[in-house]
Amino acid sequence: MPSTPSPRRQTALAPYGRVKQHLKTDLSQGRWPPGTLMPSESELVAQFGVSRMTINRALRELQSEGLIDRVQGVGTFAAQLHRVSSTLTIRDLHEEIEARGHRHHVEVKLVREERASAGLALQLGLSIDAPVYHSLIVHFDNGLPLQCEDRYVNPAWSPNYLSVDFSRTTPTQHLLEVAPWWEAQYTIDASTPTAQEAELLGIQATDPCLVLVRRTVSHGVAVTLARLVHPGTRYQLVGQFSP
Amino acid sequence: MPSTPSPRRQTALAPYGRVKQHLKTDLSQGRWPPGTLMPSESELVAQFGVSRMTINRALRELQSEGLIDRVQGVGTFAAQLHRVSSTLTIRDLHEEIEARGHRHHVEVKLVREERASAGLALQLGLSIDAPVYHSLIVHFDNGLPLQCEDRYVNPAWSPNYLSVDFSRTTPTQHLLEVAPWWEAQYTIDASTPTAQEAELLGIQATDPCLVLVRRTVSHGVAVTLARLVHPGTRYQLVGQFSP
DNA sequence: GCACTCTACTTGTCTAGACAAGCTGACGCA
DNA sequence: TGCGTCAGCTTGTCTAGACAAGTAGAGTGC
Repeated sequence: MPSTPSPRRQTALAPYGRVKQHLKTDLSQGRWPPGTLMPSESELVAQFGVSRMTINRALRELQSEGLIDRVQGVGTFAAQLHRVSSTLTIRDLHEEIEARGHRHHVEVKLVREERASAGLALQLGLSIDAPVYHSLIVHFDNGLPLQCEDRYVNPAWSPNYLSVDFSRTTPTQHLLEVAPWWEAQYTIDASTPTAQEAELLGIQATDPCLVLVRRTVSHGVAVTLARLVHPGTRYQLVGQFSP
Repeated sequence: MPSTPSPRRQTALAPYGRVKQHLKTDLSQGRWPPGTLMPSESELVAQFGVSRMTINRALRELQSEGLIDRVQGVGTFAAQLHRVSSTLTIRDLHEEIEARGHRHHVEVKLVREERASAGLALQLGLSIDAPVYHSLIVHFDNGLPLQCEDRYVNPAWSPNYLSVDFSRTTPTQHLLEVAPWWEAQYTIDASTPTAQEAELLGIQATDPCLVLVRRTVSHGVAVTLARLVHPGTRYQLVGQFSP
């Protein structure tokens, strides 16, 4: 109960925020074990002395955060054992390096038009032998090779892809401009680099690498397919999860 | 999100959902480029013929999905270039294998009390040489070793950890029961297994592995530190992102 | 030129009431 | 016993109005 509209930066929490906070604390302290029925909206209205819409908003947000389950006609329940599912944020490498205060530069090894192989045509939704743009770029963090970016681009999305200056704009940034709206699927695994990748990254062909393959789709049409290879000793993904 | 359990009919979207959908579509089609000022709430009230609270809810949810930015006193803006940040879900291995319809079993290699080394004591917030529980378990998917789980547990959280039957309950499941509320930080990288891990997983010591290290904290106190090693050829993380 | 005030506009939030939709259990009937 | 009906609870949503808080720009006085 912050009855002090204090002079300092105390942001007196809005009522719906207070309700949320209160319920969160109680949940975390084990009142209402997982699956248990929690108080109804009208009970909370009486308890907190606010209107039902305010309680409703608090509960709706807790639900969207996954802390409670609500069933129309039945009630509100403490969420089941917190699923061991965490979220990992994968950021643009350029952003990440700069945010770390390091120097980022690239070496463009290849930018050209090629003909789509059968597998590639399938992934990008093109015909076999259709033109496709291919770029191969190595990213450096403070002068040390950190990522080998092998990318195929659907020419329909970026007709002038071949003439972009990738020393100033990364392919990711360029593609975000031509296709700001997208969905992506990706896989992460550990494997050894190809001979070419090992050479470009300055590592042994037997050194483990973190490999990220991402396929991006915009409005149902494939935009790009990228294989990002990182030396296992120089790069790791970091994530965190909190309820 | 329309989680329509609709038998046949499209569940006639509620008004706030219609507004949301409409704005989402327009955004994805490039009306209001990133950073552009979008219509104010009162303009949308006039356009859709609903009350301001309804518009407000639609906009609030779009904001929480990261599609728009709102500034009090100024207006609503289309969000900047969609961040290249995706979320990856890491699930409990047992769940994951069963969901795939495969058979899951474990081999418990070690469960015992040890004394905390300096590094471990730091990570788990214990004193050096304080007792700590250590388990080493190999998880199998259809008989093939898929994960080597090397785990240290803070005895304060689970005094009877040593007597749990891990052939019936995985450590993860057990810990979720004693500490249902937690935060976690983790790293993912590619590296080679230790000699022992290679033997337990039945792979070569030079084979690349996907290594996940997770530290779990509950109410500010460390619960467990786990190192999960997967053969790179048998395991990969899969994720997807959509706005 | 500069600092101040005032106004019009924005988003942020709360309220009291209303109706819809879904579930449960008690009741009554065959 | 078995089955249908219905009251009474729950959540889901919308409304019309209100006030607060933050911003930008126009105007005012020095």
